[in-house]
Amino acid sequence: MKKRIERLKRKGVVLTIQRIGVLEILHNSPNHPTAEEIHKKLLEKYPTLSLATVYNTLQILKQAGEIQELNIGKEKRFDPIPGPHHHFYCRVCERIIDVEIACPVLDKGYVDNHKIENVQAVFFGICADCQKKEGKNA
Amino acid sequence: MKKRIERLKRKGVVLTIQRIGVLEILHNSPNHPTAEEIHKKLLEKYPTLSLATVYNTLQILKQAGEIQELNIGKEKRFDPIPGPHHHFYCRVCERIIDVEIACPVLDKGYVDNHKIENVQAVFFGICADCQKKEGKNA
DNA sequence: CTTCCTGCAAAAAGTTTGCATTCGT
DNA sequence: ACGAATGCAAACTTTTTGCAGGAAG
Repeated sequence: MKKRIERLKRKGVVLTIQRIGVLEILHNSPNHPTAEEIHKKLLEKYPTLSLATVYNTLQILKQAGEIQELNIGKEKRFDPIPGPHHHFYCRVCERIIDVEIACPVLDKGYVDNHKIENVQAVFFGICADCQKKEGKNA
Repeated sequence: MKKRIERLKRKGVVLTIQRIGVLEILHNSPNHPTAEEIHKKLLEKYPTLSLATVYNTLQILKQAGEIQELNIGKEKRFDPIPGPHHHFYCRVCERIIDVEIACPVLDKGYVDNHKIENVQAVFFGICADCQKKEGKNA
């Protein structure tokens, strides 16, 4: 978290209390929250913080390469890890889970002559937990 | 196309002229159109067709496993190929291009014990065409 | 006759924008 | 004091819903 703040300062990003709030929520979120979820959490601490500021901040953090945006489901979700990594979307519990997987394709830097800068794979299916539950019900 | 209609009938999906229209546009679209783009194209042929019907149809075709929904960019896009395959999003020309790539992970059927039913990888970067153009401008 | 689909319009959901006010430096 | 960020509200975009009329079996 300190490193993140350092990096942002070095990039000339003004770090207001609101922006640090957003960054902090994300930094401690394993669950890829939406803008509205972030806003709701922050309201507890900063009752006047507006949703527009959250959107604004998310865009700035994204442009600074500090976070990444996920297009899974209809709302945008945000991920504190900006580098290429992948997700599993469980159609039962609807959670979005990070998956640890190597992507050898990436190392090449190109697919079909298109230059790759990032990759997001989304796996759809049933997560380990939900499989267990289904097994019990059956 | 005939096979698609056969399959849908077998599944008990009622095939109205509107639904066949949507399916036909998708079937002949290499460019992953949005609901609105599909609607616009169909208006030429069926001037009274409503956007709501297009949305409705897309959902039905998706549920029937005949097409798939893509979450790239802010609008949903639709892909006539329902099975796992991947896309490249060019941040310059903003096209979405199919990529031919093997995904050996898929063959396992599981990641981190989560059961995989489908995968969509999105590669972000600069497509081959745009790289050439940039080279010329430089 | 009954069921389901369509089309229209309104509503909802998500995101962006404009502007006056306030904050940080 | 100055420029930049915030907060609020309105606007906008995308998608969903409700309902009256109509087509199909």
